[in-house]
Amino acid sequence: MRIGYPCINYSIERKGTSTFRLKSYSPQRLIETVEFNLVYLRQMLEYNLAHEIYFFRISSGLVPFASHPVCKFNWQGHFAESFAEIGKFIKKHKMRINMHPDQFVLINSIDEDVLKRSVAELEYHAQVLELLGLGAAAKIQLHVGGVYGSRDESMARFARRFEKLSDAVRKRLVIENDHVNYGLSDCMEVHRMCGAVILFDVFHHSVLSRGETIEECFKEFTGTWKKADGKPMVDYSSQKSGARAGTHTESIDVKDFKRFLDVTSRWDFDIMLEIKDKEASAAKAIKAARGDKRLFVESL
DNA sequence: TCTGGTCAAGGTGGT
DNA sequence: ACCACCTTGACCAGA
Repeated sequence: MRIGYPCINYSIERKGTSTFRLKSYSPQRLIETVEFNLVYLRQMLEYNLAHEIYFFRISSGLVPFASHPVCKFNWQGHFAESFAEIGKFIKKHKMRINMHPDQFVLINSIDEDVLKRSVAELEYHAQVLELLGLGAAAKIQLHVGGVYGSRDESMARFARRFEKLSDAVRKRLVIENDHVNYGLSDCMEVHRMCGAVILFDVFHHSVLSRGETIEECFKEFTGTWKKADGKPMVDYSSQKSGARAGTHTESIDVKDFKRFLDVTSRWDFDIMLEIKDKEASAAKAIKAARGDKRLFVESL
């Protein structure tokens, strides 16, 4: 079991800028920004190693506008060596990586242009992972998408589109239950249609479900992961008290987390903490899991 | 130097 | 048809 956090580390002081506006695009600007982002990524990974954090989500903003028509620069070639070096570090320390494209990536969209842009964006994500030298266990997580007036048709459309994706994308793409449209049971149905692996979001499940227990969910979704996919991945967060249902907490609820570890003790998996204070909660979670037989077995 | 309006991209639901 | 909301950081123009 690995425990991690997404994209940003607040303990590391950053000097520079991580993105820019479309208006300011130039190859030079892109080079400067990606150089900065790769240095920052490396710093975060080193921080993670020092703090026993072996799971990390790389920001989709690593290469700004990579899938936009404005970007004609061969960043893949230009930064190949830097990516490979970072990838070596990741593999050396048996770290787990994933990525999560933004909300406008929808492969079940009824708009062909949205589909085209989404596929381009997914290709970009796969390229990043390829350049790092990471295989099918480095996942790209996506929601099923919109409803467009018919859930059944939209799930079937997802499955059809999934099957047409390139190998590089398809072998890494996993679907995550959301908290509005498609719960775990829907994802399982999509899985039966096209074989897509399922990442379980515990918090979304607490907002949208058919009342299945966590154990029942684990029995189901862990079965969609094959050996080449690596350990199952789980997104974990909890409700911010007093806020509207679905609002992520500021900092981890350690009691709730311990209960979760207890309930899932029969399974080994990697946990991504989708919590606002990032590495601070990761530290608390690792402390809470200390002594759990599953923790860090791969790094011993 | 500071601040707040704004930023590529979509979908949903209320009016 | 139109608009707020989702959710979030940080760019960058203007003060």
